[in-house]
Amino acid sequence: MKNSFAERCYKILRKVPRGKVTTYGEIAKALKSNAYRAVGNAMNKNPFPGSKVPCHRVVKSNGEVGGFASETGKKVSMLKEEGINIVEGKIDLGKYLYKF
DNA sequence: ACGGTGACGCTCA
DNA sequence: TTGAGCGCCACCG
Repeated sequence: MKNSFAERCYKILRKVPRGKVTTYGEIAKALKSNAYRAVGNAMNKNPFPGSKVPCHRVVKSNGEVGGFASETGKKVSMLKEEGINIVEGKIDLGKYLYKF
C-alpha cells in the first residue's frame, strides 16, 4: 500500500510550495511515467483532502484548474488566496507552474 | 485474467 | 480559436 503510485504523487504534490501549482503531466514525469491518468486517479482516491495533500494545487497542463473545482469553484478562490492569479478558472502556468 | 473507469495530454479537423 | 477524438497508465469490480 505504501510506495504505491498514489503515495508517490502525494509526496511530490507536498513538495510544491504555497503560491505555486503543478500539473498532472509534471507529476507523471517526476514518477518517470506518463501516467497522468493514474495521477488523477490517485488524487481522486486522495485519503487526505485539503491539508496533507493540496490537491487543489494540481492543475491541468493547459492551465485549467481541473474537474475538482468545476462544481463549487471554491478551490479556485483558495488558490487565489495563496497568491496565484487566476482568470476565469485559468492559471498562469508561466508564472506559477512549479517544476521539480 | 479481463474490461471499464478516470480530478488528463496531445494532435487533428 | 474551439471542439472532438485518440492514447496514456494505474486501480477496482
